[in-house]
Amino acid sequence: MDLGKVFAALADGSRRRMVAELAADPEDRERACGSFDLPVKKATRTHHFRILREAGLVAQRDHGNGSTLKLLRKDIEQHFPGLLQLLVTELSQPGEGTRGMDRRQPSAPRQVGERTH
Amino acid sequence: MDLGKVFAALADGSRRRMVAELAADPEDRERACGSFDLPVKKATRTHHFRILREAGLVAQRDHGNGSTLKLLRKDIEQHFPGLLQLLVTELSQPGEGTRGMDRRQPSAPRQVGERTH
DNA sequence: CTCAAGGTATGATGCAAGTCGTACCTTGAG
DNA sequence: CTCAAGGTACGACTTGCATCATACCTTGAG
Repeated sequence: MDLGKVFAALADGSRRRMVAELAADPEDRERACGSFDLPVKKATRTHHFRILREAGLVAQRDHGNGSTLKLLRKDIEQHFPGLLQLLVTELSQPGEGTRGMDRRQPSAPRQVGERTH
Repeated sequence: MDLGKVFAALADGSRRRMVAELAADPEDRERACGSFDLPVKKATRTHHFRILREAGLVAQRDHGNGSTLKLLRKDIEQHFPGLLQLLVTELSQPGEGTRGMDRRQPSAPRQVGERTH
């Protein structure tokens, strides 16, 4: 399991949201790909599905007429214990960063040794 | 603490390595910024420092003649229990993805419902 | 003081990622 | 069969990121 891919996959808000919604179901049911209401078009969703698959976070099953996502909870919990809980928490919080993307705008808080004096 | 920023910060191999090396020291000593032997130039390192600071992963102290990084272990462990251990583990593994960047090259393994038949 | 060392700021550059439109494929519904 | 629904593939576009070169700043060493 490639840490770089996993982190890169979860750096995107839409993907983080999908994983979080999947993780929020304790029964780990498969979920229709179309049931995620993301603010992106079909083609973009397909793109996100791929990223999540390649990161090893979800499995996708093709039903011809539609497909489903299944969270690979076991693998994830094994390698990243606590990670899914983190995403679920973010999902249920009032923060604005949950739904939209994260076009990180400039802001450079200096932690300790302030130099901007 | 913004999940998006944290994941984005750790998606890069150089930054992941720095955090991992810091985390590998159980005493949490500050470490000279220049002591990381990354395959990048000075300006790029500075860029990475900034990303790590803005993600809330490290604090940087300016000594004028040089500066030091300090891992914000408490914050990280509080929000992401087990995360640092993960990075340390990756650091000490033989995998090639540890040092170099992660220019994720194409590869699309289909998990369950194979469609490429 | 003078200077080298270590970081930063700024701008440029190349590439990857997120987004979309369009065309196409597959299957269930009618 | 015909068609709409749901995904994918492909290409295009835009933005952001990682990288570097260069110039500048700050401080400790001499």
